[in-house]
Amino acid sequence: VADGSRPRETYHHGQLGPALVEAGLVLSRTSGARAIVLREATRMAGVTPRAAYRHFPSREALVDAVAAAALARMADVIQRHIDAVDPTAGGAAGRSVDVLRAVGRGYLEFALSEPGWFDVAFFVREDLAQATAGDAAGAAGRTPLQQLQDALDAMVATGQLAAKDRPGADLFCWSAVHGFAVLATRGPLRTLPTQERDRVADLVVELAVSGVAGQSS
Amino acid sequence: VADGSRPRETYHHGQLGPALVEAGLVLSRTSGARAIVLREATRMAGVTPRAAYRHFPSREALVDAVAAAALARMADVIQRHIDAVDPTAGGAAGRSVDVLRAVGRGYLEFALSEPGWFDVAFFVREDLAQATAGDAAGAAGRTPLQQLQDALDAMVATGQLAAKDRPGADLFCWSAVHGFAVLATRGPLRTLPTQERDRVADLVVELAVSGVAGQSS
DNA sequence: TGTACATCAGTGAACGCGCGTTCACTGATGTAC
DNA sequence: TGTACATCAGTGAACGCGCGTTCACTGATGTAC
Repeated sequence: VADGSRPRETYHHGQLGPALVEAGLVLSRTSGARAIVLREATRMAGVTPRAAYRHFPSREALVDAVAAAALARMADVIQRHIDAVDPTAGGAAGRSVDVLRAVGRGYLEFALSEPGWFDVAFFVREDLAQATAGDAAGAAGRTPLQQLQDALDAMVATGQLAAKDRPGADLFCWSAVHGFAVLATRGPLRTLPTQERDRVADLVVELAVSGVAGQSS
Repeated sequence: VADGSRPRETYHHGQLGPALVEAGLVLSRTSGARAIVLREATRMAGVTPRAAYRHFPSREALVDAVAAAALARMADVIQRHIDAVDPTAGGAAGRSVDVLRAVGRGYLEFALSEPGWFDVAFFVREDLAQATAGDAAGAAGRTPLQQLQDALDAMVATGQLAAKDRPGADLFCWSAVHGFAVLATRGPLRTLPTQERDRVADLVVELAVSGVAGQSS
């Protein structure tokens, strides 16, 4: 634990808020949001339970902050996939579809490799606002939902998606990858062998893309 | 409560197992699996907490039984949609696609109208086996997953789906509707106005169908 | 038909659990003069 | 440069909560003879 288990030298911690969020990430990594227990987080930060209330009004507020941090990490994974799209292959049109695929694959890679964080990320007491809130954005300044929307907008720009089909396309793509992620991480598909699971994950992305841009690609 | 809150006349309850499952359904209806508390279920059945252990080895086992019951109800809702497919419209081919659509719509109608039961139904400690287990089947003897698979098999039979595309098609369709259901019932889409939510639900089914049978329909 | 007895389905009291949260407080920090 | 004092960030002990589960038990049931 970074600044955690050893006793502090100073009475004041200095960065307790962020330290608690960090502890929340550690706690939730293996078993999700329910594993975030306030007392344990303060223990990891080397501080009394009561001290947490100086920074968060309640446990729920802490969980929300951890959720935002998890979303930001997810955004970074997705961005890595976007950046890896071959800029020389195909025309701009083909590339815009590749980017959509990259978003889907990044989403699933994150969810399947970090199921605990995926769980917190969407263990949410708020609404769509949170999915586009600043503190849920990755290093590139975009949240996962925004990355998806950017990709679809680009497809409209390159003619890969009719403008009239744009509304709702984001929610459809999101539903497809999110559904598989949930079924495969805590649902009945949890026991699929990894290899088959990853194969199906790719297929889900493929079919979602073809549902949205079926005619043209 | 059916045979619940008033005191029993007999020392033996007679049907305590089923009564506890019934109580579990009542408890989970509004807030899902977490609302199933063993002590409360026994209270509703007019019985000591300890009595539950005569019928279930643990709370988890009770929750599993409630999950199966919820899945069975879902299957019945889906079946209603299947049975409502116009048998005179289009050929057998078109009808097989209509049935797939009906399965998707039934799935979402259940999830959106009974979010609590939808939550229990997939709050599962077991794997795919449970999704095809007998006690999770509706009156017609099929579980939701089996209804979906039946629909896709029929599409192969009528040539609406190439046999080579059949593997994984079930998991894709499932992912799409399940994802939307999760996002809209406990996720960030929870606050969508009902009317818009239902519109998007239809769109999700539509695009999922066209992802799977894109070229032909 | 009546009785003995194994079996089944409940009782009732208790336990430990560890949590989130509240109380009145004290030690450290930094700014005004 | 030194001191007073408001403010900030922690302490430490305690509370209530209601749960799932265990204990040794007793009342009801049904079958064998």
